[in-house]
Amino acid sequence: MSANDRIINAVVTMITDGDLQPGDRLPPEAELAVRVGTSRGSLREAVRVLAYLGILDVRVGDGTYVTSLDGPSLLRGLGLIGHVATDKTALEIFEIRRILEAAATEKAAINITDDEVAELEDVVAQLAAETDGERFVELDMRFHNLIAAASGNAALRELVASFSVQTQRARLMQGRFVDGILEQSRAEHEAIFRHIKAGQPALAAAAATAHVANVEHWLRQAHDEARAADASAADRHREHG
Amino acid sequence: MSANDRIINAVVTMITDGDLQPGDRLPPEAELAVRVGTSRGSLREAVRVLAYLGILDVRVGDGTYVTSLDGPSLLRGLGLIGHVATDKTALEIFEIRRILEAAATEKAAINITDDEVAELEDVVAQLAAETDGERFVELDMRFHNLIAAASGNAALRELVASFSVQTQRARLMQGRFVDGILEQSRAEHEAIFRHIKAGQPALAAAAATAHVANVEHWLRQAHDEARAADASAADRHREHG
DNA sequence: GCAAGGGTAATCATCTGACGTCTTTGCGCA
DNA sequence: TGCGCAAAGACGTCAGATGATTACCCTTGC
Repeated sequence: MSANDRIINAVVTMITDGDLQPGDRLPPEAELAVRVGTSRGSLREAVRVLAYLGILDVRVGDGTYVTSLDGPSLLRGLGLIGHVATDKTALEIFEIRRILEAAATEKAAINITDDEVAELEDVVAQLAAETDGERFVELDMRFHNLIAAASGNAALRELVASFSVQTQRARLMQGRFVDGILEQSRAEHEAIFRHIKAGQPALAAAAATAHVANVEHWLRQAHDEARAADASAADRHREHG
Repeated sequence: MSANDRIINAVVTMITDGDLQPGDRLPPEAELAVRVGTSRGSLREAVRVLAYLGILDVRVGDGTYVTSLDGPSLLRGLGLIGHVATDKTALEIFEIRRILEAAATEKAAINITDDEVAELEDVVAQLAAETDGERFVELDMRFHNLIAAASGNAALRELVASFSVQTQRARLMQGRFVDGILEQSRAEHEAIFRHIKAGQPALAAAAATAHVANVEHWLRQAHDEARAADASAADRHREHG
C-alpha cells in the first residue's frame, strides 16, 4: 500500500472512530505529517484527494476542516464522470439516470412544496417559449434539477445531477433532430409537471421514465449516425488515398 | 481557481478533446509539469486526484496511463462515502440503495444467465446454513453483488456496491435483533432469488424493495436505540458527576 | 465603551532540488 | 535461442524555502 493510501485511511479512520467530527479542524499540515510519519508533500496529496471527494475542506491561510459530510458534499466529486466516460459507459449511465430520475420525480410528486411548484411552473413556461438550443438545454437542466431538489433527498438530488451532464445534452442539440426533439421534450416536460402538481407519483414517475428513455433514444440515434458518418469519411479517405 | 483545479481541467480537457484516449500514456511528470506551467509537486497532487477518481492509472517505474474510462473504474472512488457519511445522510443513501437495488434486481431477472443462477443458488444455500453474524454479512454482500452483476449494467453494479457498505450491515449485526434479522433476511433472499430464477422482473423488484426497506427499518431502530442508550448514559453521568 | 484600522502570526500554496525504489528494456553471454 | 544482469527511465518520497492569504489581536480614534 502506498503512503498515500495509508494517509487517506488514517484520516478516514479518525473520522469513523469519531476522533474527527464534522466541522473539526485538522492539525496543520506540518504537524499532521509528522504524526502520521510522512512528509508534508505526501500528506498534501492525500489531503487533496479527500478535499476533492468532499470530505475535507481546505481554507487558505486558515486550516483544513472536516466538511459537514452530507450527501451533496460527498457526491460532488462525481461531476467528472459524465465528462470522461466512453460512449458505452455513457449509455449505462443514462440508464441509471433514468432510474434515479424516475424515483426523484415520484418523490417530488409527494413532497413538493407550493413554492417549488410555482418555480417549476415558471421554468416550464420559459421552456415553452424558448427556441435557442443552448438556452433550452440550460432550462432543461434547471427543470430536472428543481424536481430532484423537490424530492426531499439531497443525496439523490446531487447524484441525479452528477449523471445528467450538460455535455451529452449539448451533443444532442448539435444533431439535426433539433426541431422534433424540442417539441416533444416540451410536451413531456409539461406532462411531468402536470402529474407532479396533481400529486400523482406513479404517473409522474412513468412520464419521467418515458422522457429520459426518449432522450436516450435520440442520443443513440445521433451516436449511430455520427459513427456512420465517420465510417463513410474513412471509406472515402481510403478510396482517395 | 487554484493551480490544482487548473491542472485537473487541463488533463480532463485533453481526454474530452480526444488528445488522450483510454490506454494512452501521459508524458512523464516532469515534462507534463513544464507543459502545463507548474511544478512537479502540484502536478502530482492533481494526478493523484484523477487516479483516485479512476481516470488515471499510475504505475510505478513505468508511467501514468489513462484508464479504460468504464463505469466501474470511474465509480470506484465512491467507496469512501458510506464510511464517512453522517447518520442523516446514511438514511438518504439507504433510500438510494433501495431504488438502485430494485432496478438491478429487476434487470437481473431479465438478463441473468444459467451460470449466474447456479452461482446465486449456491450463495442462497450457504446463507440458509450460516449462523455466524460476520460470515452472514459477507455472504449477504456477495448475494447482492451477484445480482447487481447479473443486471448487465456494469456501472449500476459498481454504484450499488458503493452504496452498500459493509460498515452499516456490520453495525446492524451488533444489535440485539440478530436472530430475527437473520431469519427474515434468509426468507427474503430466497424470495428474491425465486423471482429472479422464474424470470419475474416485477416480483423480483418488489421483493428487493421490501428487503432493503426492512434492513433500513432495522437500522433505524438500532440507531434510535443506540441514541437512547447514549442519552441514558449521559444522564447517569450528569447525576453522578 | 465601541468600532475601525493596521500589524503580526499562523496556515496553506507553490517551487526547487535531491535521492530512493521500482519497472522496463536491451545488451551480453552461455 | 534463451537467460541473466545492468542501465535507464519513471514514479515515490523527502527536505527546505518562499510567497500568498487569512485570522486574530492590538492600537487608535471617536
